[in-house]
Amino acid sequence: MPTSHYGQPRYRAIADELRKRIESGVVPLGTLLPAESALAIEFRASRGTIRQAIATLREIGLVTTEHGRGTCVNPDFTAHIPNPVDEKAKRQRRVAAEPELAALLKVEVGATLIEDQDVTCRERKVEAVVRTYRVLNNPTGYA
Amino acid sequence: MPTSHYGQPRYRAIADELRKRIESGVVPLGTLLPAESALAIEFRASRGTIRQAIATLREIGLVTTEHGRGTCVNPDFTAHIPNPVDEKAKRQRRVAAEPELAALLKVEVGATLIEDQDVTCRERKVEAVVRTYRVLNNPTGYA
DNA sequence: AGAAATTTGTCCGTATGTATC
DNA sequence: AGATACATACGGACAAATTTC
Repeated sequence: MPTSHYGQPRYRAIADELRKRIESGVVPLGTLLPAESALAIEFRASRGTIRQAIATLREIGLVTTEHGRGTCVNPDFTAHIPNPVDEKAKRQRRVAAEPELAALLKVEVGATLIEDQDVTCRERKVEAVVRTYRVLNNPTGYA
Repeated sequence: MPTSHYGQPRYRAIADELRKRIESGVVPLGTLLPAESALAIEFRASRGTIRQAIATLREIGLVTTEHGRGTCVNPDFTAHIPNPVDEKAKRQRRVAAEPELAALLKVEVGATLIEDQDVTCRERKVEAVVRTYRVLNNPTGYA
């Protein structure tokens, strides 16, 4: 039964409940959460929904998950600081074509180019910065 | 915002983007694509849409999907014949981190970064130049 | 050292309800 | 009205890492 989710989706309610248990000490720091399959039975939800709930806890750094082992309550849990760096990093600007870019894109040196900047993250850390240069004409590149 | 696909459906645009990444070598042959759920987050699309995009790539034999494992870029994919422009453009070099990159990657200004350059082509024309910056990491992984 | 059990990761197919073009 | 897309949810299966016996 996919239950109509009018107010709050189930995975969020489950995530809240798990967070409460951690913060209240029912599940001590540094210990493993019950297995996904066990939680699925307890909450009468599918494993996918449980995983979604746990994913939200992982995003705020409350737990860490290891393949084949389990989901561990982060012992370093003090205050989670969501990282706004992703949003800041994402931006678009116009730059003048330097010789190499100009040659590749077949425009004159100094022509206006669109530079899109994005970052790829891993484990909430910036892993790489990607800059894409296009001719001002067609942003999507789709003809 | 459930859609604003001008002209082309979302799943096709995503398929095009993935194909570009494969053809430009951002996703090497023989490696796994990010999980459907990861792509869903990156493209801000639902899993269903991602699956639809991947399905089109599978139809043209660009990738193969294995149940429980992932979607693999077909190593036998030979349709991609790099033209001379690609070869010239593709290169790697080391650059000094300018302030913005340094801040994002959390290194000191002037630190050595790896810059990979690639081009994406369409109809034998260079469409965009992509530059990826990574920290020069040591092989052992230890500090 | 090796087999079995446990657990997470991923994919498959399907379904419901809503919203937009 | 139909096509597209979104978010949510289910259940089942296989793959891979880890732990236990």
